[in-house]
Amino acid sequence: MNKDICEITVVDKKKVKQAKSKLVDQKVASDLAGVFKALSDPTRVKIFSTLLNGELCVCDLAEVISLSQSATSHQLRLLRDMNLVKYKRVGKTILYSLSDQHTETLFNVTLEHLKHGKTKT
Amino acid sequence: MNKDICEITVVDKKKVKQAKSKLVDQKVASDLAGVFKALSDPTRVKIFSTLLNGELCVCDLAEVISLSQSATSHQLRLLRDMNLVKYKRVGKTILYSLSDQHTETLFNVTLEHLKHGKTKT
DNA sequence: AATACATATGAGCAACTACTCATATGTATT
DNA sequence: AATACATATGAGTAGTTGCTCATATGTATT
Repeated sequence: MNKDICEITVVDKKKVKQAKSKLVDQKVASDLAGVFKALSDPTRVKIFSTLLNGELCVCDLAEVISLSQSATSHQLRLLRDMNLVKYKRVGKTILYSLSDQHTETLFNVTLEHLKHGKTKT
Repeated sequence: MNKDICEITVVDKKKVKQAKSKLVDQKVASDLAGVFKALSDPTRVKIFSTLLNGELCVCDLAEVISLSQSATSHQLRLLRDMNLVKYKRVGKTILYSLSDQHTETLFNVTLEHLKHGKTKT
């Protein structure tokens, strides 16, 4: 619909055409963004990194990261919806743990990057 | 300040204490979140993945991802601020390219994850 | 130097996020 | 079954995000 966005002033038509053919499709872009979005918030990073060291119930988790029970629960719901954490009931409490081995790797790789000084060229 | 958040109902004090001692500090959590945030939006994913295949000027980039020049420029500014892209002037145009080898790896690792079916346990 | 072109930027706005507060749900204990 | 405890959830809200529109800036061409 918006074919005239910038077409008039395209600089290198060949490059553009080629790049367009390689462009990730919308779904892939959204899925990728979704994975990154899951860890795009400091609170969720804290939750995630805490769970790296083992399962915890909501209340203990809240205490560890100094967040209210409600806020913690809300964030856990998000992480659950994103399939990053799983949970099981044990007596009165519910224990949360990481569900996604992939994301663990991702997280650790990124952490390593930060440690070694990021944004070098 | 908020010591009473959940302390009354802590389930496993030992676990909590240990987890607290291991908790990433605020700065690290924020930095990590920042890296992920950079790629937490489909538009930026598209820009990033397009630049993986080589540098492009703003206008061509806009055309490739079907976004307005202005919006593209705004997002590039964000990516610049996050040190994910760099740019150089060539005549009238400004060529953008990826600046961060780390993030490239991160991106590709995540893409691989998606391809192989994510969220397996 | 005047014009055209490529990019950047500020204001404004609708949609979304991450929290709080109040309350619902669901399990264990008595 | 009644109460207490652990967690979940809905509504409300301040802050953020990603776009558009208008315009500024800065380089090349004439």
